[in-house]
Amino acid sequence: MPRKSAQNYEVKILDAAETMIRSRGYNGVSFREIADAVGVKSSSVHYYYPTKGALGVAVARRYTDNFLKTLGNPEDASKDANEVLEKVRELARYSLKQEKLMCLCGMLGAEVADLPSEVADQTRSFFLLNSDWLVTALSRTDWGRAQTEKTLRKAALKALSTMEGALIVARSLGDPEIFEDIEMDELRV
Amino acid sequence: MPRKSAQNYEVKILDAAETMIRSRGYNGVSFREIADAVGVKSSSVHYYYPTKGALGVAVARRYTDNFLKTLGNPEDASKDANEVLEKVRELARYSLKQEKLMCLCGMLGAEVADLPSEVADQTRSFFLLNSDWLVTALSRTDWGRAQTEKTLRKAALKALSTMEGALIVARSLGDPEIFEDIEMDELRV
DNA sequence: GTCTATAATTTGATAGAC
DNA sequence: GTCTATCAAATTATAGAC
Repeated sequence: MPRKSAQNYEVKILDAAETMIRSRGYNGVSFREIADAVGVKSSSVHYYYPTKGALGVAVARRYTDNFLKTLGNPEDASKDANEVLEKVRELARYSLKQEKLMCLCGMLGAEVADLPSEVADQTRSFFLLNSDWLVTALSRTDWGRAQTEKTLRKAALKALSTMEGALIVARSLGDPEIFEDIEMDELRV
Repeated sequence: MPRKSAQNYEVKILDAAETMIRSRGYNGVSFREIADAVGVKSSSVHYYYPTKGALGVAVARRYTDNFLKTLGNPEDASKDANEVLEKVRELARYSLKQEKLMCLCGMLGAEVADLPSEVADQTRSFFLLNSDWLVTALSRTDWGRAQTEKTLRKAALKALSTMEGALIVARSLGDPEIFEDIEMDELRV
């Protein structure tokens, strides 16, 4: 049995690329380093993703899908509205403390002016879908029921902003516990 | 009179480097592109800043100094406390709408795990000094006078986080006006 | 599907002329 | 203080063997 024929490194490549982008940024990642991390040659990365842009889009799309899947249904009737909202904060906490990485789309969002347009589009989609999710979740709370759509949208955007910024500030200051100091009242209404 | 002798491009080099880092990130910037933007050769950039780390530190240090200088004295008795606090929001708004750039230290903060240690240290210093400034400014407000230092520090960190995140979210969504939707109640107490 | 080999370009950095 | 010239290494990407 040949050692490396008919393998499929696609998922491992996405895993390595995601981790590296979330640590170094899109411009800080190279095909060779991804390949080294997976244990293949860079040409194998190009086999699955012909260009860096194509790889970036695939990573961002999968990240967005997984993020929303982990959040679950914002209208989940079996759960308290605040319990649902807390999941956003839990995801950010996990990113910071367990993975010790940025949110992928927080990182890409900072670099957005320099990204291939297809990657920038997928980054935009992440924030659109997450603010939609938050608007729906917030509308279920006692507070949210009495608010206009516009007010809910503002609260959603603020919660997302604070979450992304909190990762940056806590990492910059070198102390993950700072995350706990940064309140997100928008997610407890 | 010789064309380019005895010139001093140091400030222009810092200007170009800052603009480019704020758009592309630290890893997305090269000595040659900075040199091209200034109209010199890359060896002239190395003359002032022998390594990329040295350049990064110089840019971050100047940015921090200018930022705090623009904010002014947080205890300025001639101004209302809320008027003073609003300056943080004004600086972020200017960055987003006029310069169309990230905050330098928001960008560096996202990449902090991959920066030369001296650049990471200066990024940390930016957030430390700014949270100190905010704690002092907040302590002058009617609300702040009644709070503990710990509570003021939390509010300061949240305001900084929301500011950095708002730049990312507004830029990712491609609409600077979104910044106005993101309330920063911490700066109006 | 993975490899070797290689192309064309870019990168951070240095030596030395002026 | 700025330049030309150059280096070794790294980058994205492609061609073609297996």
